[in-house]
Amino acid sequence: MSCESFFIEQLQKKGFRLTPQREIVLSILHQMDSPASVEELFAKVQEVSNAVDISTVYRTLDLLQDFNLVISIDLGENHRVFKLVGAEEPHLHLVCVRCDTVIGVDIHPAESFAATLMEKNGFQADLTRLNIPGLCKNCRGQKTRSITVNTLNQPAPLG
Amino acid sequence: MSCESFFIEQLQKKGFRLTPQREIVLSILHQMDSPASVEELFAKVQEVSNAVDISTVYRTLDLLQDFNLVISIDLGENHRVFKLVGAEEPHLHLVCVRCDTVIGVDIHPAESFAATLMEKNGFQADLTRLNIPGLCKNCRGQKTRSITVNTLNQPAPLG
DNA sequence: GTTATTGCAAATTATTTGCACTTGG
DNA sequence: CCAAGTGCAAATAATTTGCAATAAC
Repeated sequence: MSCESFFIEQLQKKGFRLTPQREIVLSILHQMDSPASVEELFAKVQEVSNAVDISTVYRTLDLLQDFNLVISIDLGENHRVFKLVGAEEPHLHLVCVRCDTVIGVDIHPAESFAATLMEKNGFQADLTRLNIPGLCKNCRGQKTRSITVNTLNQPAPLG
Repeated sequence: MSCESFFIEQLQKKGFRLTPQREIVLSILHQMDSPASVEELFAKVQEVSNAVDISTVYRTLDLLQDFNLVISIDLGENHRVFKLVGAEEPHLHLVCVRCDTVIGVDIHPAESFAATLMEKNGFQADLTRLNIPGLCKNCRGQKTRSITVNTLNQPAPLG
């Protein structure tokens, strides 16, 4: 079953409607090869039909998240991106703190770690929502760059 | 060395000043036994001196983050909390998606997982910034509760 | 036809900023 | 003293919402 037919099925099940706007948003999400911000998605949507409002994009993204067709990923403070996850195996996401690239990776290597958390802390980790901050291969390679704020210092000191 | 003396030392090193407002914010952070929102911190600060402005609280939190004395944790969309990390061993944080409780746990169990990510993806995970979503012991225990939005469905379907 | 959905504009919320005044070193 | 820091009020930015008009089913 395709994303689209699943979407339509879900809509019908809830008594919701299939509108052109919703179709456009879903098709745009299909086109993106990496997670995109609302702004980016909205821009693409408007290329198809400039009558579509950004509030409709927000509303559609909410709906798609409710259907588990889309996830959102927070890239620090003010940057949220959305990704169509349709048929994929659940992924966890590596988020580069320098370039904001998001890499989806297999969830299995995290499972023994999750098992440890359950054992030691009784905490049931939700790996499908797990975003791991760090440096991607590229950014790790780049030695320096002008850092202003973080010249500051080392890990955690004192008490 | 205490948090306070490290703070003072850092301030002097940068030519910044030790103000009563900054002292109050730091002392309030010390009092909190779990991560707190700006709103909560601001309320406590005002109990000490109601002349302190919320913008000063924001500015001080920024400063403390630059000094690595404080970290911020995002609890989904519109909820950010701050935690004094002073002398502590770096922790990773388990964030309950139901009750928003944050539990700091030892970072070591995550290290072999991080090693795998490096090996397989060339990704250098920053475990000190890692927040793991899931259900805490308590919330896992609670069988049901009224769920409206998430009645919706199962993991990820189709493609 | 009926009700969900939309576009629009206004509201909301969290955070940031400009600036004149205050104050720490 | 005088630059750093503050309070205040206004600006920003991202998201949400109320509502009358529109369109799916």
